[in-house]
Amino acid sequence: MARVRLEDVARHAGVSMKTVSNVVHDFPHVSVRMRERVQAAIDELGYRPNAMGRGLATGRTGLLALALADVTIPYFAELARMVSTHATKRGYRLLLEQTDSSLEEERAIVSASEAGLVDGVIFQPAAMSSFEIAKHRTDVPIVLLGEGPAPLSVDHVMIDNVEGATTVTRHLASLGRRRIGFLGHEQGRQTQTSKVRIMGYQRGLELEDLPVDPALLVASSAISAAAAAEALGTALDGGLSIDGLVCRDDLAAIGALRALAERGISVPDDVAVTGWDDITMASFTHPTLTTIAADTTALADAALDLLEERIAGFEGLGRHVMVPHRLVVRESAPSA
Amino acid sequence: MARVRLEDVARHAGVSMKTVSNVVHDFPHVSVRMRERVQAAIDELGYRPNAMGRGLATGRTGLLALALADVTIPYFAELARMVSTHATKRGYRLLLEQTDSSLEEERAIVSASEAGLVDGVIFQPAAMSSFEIAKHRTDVPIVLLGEGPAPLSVDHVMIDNVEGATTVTRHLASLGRRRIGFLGHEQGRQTQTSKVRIMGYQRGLELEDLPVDPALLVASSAISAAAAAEALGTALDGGLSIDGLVCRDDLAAIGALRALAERGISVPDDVAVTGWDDITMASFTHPTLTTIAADTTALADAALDLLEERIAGFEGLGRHVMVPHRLVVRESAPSA
DNA sequence: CGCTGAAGTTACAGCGCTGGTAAAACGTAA
DNA sequence: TTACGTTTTACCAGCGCTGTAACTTCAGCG
Repeated sequence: MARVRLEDVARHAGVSMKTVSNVVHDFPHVSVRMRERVQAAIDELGYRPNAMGRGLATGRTGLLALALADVTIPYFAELARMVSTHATKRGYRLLLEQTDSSLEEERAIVSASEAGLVDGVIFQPAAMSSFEIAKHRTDVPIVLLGEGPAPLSVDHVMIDNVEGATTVTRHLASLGRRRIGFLGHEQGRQTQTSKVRIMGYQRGLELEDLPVDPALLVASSAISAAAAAEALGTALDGGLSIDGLVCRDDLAAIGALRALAERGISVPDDVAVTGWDDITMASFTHPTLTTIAADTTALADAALDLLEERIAGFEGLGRHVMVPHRLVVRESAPSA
Repeated sequence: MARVRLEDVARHAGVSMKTVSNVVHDFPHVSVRMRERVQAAIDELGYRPNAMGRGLATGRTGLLALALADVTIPYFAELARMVSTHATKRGYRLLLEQTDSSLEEERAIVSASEAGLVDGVIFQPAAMSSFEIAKHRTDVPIVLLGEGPAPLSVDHVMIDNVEGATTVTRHLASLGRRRIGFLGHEQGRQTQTSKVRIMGYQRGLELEDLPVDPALLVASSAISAAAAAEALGTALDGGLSIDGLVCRDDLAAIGALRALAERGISVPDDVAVTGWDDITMASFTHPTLTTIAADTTALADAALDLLEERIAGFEGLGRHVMVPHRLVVRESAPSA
């Protein structure tokens, strides 16, 4: 059961280490007879190449890091799934790093104290600005996921949040809603995601000639259904009057549904509600959620494309890729 | 911006490589002056230790693999979060491997073709039997998560599924329900999880002197709310009559709520429903879900404890750790 | 029948780091 | 001042693998 090394196989087969290495990697220029002989030795000894040794010699590890706030947030779980699946298909394995949206953790991601462990990083920042990120890391290829303005030097994959938020807001307006609120952005320092979605929400209101009223913005203490439910509940109890509600994400929308239901407010009759992300659960809420669905497959693919090019040596300016999204209409804000 | 190696730092500081290494690792027997001098050189040059080099020299990588079916399944996302958080706290980083419950992928996990990449593996199998797993891997420490009978040779952390299922079943019985169904196990080959929960469900029925009727078992084509909703819908439309429903997991329960709502069947009045896992969403369904909550923190901790002991060299028989769970009563099956 | 070049194979020098151990420097007591 | 014990530092041999370049073999051709 002792560890078998390349050298052991080579000796056993009576060939050089390099030849064994060539067989393991299916390199050309190895005769069939030789290949068979070596393969037999490999099988017989149960040889398994050592990743560290290879990594040290090649400078590659086949590992990518995916850094995000929290995998239990459904959107991030779906993102992780997509990235993991596609990365595997491309021959990479995925290291999961959770930052909990903390500035400290995010800085740790970017200025990793270990070098050489991962070939590249896919990072969805929440607290750090893209500009700060751009300043730090230069040794490991990195692709940013997100929404905000991004520096020219860093690759970036995003969906057009302003446009998406404008779309849902106008959808609500098309249903005749006049007092449309926004729920779920952070109290205090906001993530870029929240900022741009609010921006789109306001643009939607303006395009529909509806008043932009700060009182209609309901912040939440956390990105969770519970926090959103509590925030909206408090606002409603405090006299907030709305007939439409754009939520920062599906989680907030789910919280909203609960807060509204508890107060006997009917969705969508009294208040039409929209979410964002189209998480699996959006089809199972009561009522089901109208929401914005990003093409996460395209997103994962685009991010990996950019990253692989960087790993392959591309050194140009940051590329910015926009991934498509679409409005999914369900019961919580049906078509007009 | 060229790569800085240990040797560069050593030369820059005018000391030996080993001394720099000692400083990096905070080893004793380094005078304060020397430490300062070396640290200055490190900072000045922006040195970052290379993980591969270290890994090759020490035989450790500081990486653990977590293998599970699919991170988008909420329970697994919560598991991944817990394991990742606790692993980080212990100085490890986490490699995420998704198997999609496929036998092939699971075999790949166990007989990993690469050696030396991870220090240990935490694996929640779905398709492979623990016994098959036990036969395979002997070179890398592994801890199994799950429910089934496990071979003596492998470490195993589980919750008592039979007991949990018995508890929910009896809870429904205590509400006066007589025709209690079970929803959500796989059609055809079942996972251990499903098997033991059905076992507990049957024991619960027996203890309450209720008939065990195979017609009350509704299998689902997948572990998802959608599949469960469809399965239950079909069964109901086919004449299934129940007044209580034990679901394999919260996802199945969420599907059940939808199928029942669509048919105008009231929960809990007409049918009381229970889930399993206490995912975040269980507090936000309509009605909220009565469910079994496992102590995932304890689970992650126990798994890491066992793994670290193995990594440290423990070679004894497999340990089997049982982690606590409790019944969380909510609206879908309230207290009597 | 020797020569050329392609195909197949090997030798060897690292990739960056650490563990063990030898050597040096230092401090103390006689 | 010398001998001796202790602390601190330096040296060296790998960890397992791959890239480069050099070598061998052999078919094909003049």
